[in-house]
Amino acid sequence: MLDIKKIIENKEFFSIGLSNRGYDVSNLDTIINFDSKRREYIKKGDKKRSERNEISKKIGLEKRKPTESETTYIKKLSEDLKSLDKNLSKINIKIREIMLEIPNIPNEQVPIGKDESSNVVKDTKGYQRNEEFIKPHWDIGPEKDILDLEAGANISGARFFVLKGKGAKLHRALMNWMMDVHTNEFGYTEIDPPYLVKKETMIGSGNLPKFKDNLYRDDETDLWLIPTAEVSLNGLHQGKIIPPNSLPLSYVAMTPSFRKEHASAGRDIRGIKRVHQFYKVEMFRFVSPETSMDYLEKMIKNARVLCERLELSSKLIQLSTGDIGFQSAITYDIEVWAPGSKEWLEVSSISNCMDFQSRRNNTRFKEKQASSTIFPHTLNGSGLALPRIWVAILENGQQEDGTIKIPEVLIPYTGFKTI
RNA sequence: GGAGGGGUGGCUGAGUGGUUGAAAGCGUCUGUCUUGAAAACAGGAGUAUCCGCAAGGGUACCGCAGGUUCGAAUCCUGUCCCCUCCGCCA
Repeated sequence: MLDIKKIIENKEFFSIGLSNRGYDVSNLDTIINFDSKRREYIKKGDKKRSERNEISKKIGLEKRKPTESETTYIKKLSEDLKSLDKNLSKINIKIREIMLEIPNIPNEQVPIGKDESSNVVKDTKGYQRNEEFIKPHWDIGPEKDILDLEAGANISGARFFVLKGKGAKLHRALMNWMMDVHTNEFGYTEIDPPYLVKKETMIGSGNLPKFKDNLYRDDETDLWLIPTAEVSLNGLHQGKIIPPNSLPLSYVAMTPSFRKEHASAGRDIRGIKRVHQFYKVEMFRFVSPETSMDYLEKMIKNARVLCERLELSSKLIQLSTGDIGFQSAITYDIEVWAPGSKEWLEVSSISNCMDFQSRRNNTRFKEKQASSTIFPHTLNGSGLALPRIWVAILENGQQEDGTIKIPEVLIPYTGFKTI
């Protein structure tokens, strides 16, 4: 959520930022209008309440019954207050509704553009294999009996899959290895959060109200399945004031992610590049505002190191204003080369959301005991996303003799060197 | 699922329908003392919002939402959450 006070102060700045994203800026005027009405209701209401309090207090102090004129006067005040309060809460709801649907302002470093065609490739690392004998994972997986697409469809339908034997173990080894690197080397605290969350938590992260079509939900309890651990981790300090000297808070979680993928119907239909349920290791940080850009760099590095150690070729891409996510102010993607599928696969997306999410879920911190509260900046990034990195290893590991080589770092975790 | 108990400030915990935004203790911050620290002593400190350049003032908040009343942390209703016991169960 944006800061409504700043919008009023400097509408121009917000108009530019939002239109760079392709957002309809006319809502800003509506907001400014509603806010002045809101203030008017508050002013009037507070005055009436103050009057009422004064009279009641006097009656109490003098230890007597109220006079008839006092009673009728206060009853009149209370009547007026009722309608004022009704108007106030109506306007508050309207303001909130609009505010919740306004995306974050892109950072000034973000290249301006309508869509992903304006994204900028920052660099490409590692050797990209392209030998003839390399097969796509949807062929080599079933051949080795480690991936069963039919069984997935049979159990749950399209975009579900089953890993078997060494395939399943490779998957588990990847998760464990990544979690160990994050916690032992990069200093993240491991979190195992709920996968089902309240509506408020989804609003806090920015997934609701706008993106409900992509989310699974249980009707009876109104609980929602997380599309990423970012949602749960962001909710960790919801409504709380983080005490002084606690930042930065660095968390890492490994959870399943559930996505309906309605918007990409028909895309990436082969193999397991885009599925309804997948595991992902997620990095998440709460940091003080002036440090957040430095932490963004750190998190990119963290994800990049994993790709390198997995012996994969990777590409760092800066997303343009037209392609960054709703809650993000600046985002970098990391893609790895999959020589069998013959494409780059997005395995990480790393964003600085600034104070957008902490405003939404009212997470604050204090610099010192006596100082005022501040909204921390939040950052999130995959480190890394699972079936895709599994795919990349499977496709990149293929050798001429038909075996698949496991990256050195994983061998202690898999217990085997080849598939 | 059944029975009972409870939600008060960072924590523990008082609270009679009327100067209670709320005792006390712990913790915390500032100062005095000390070479420094501890201890002791003195003092300060909730959150949000509105008006104001500021000083300052108003309003709201005792899980949440309503209601009764001139006046509600305190009474009533609903709701959520937590704890204990029983039942069921991975």
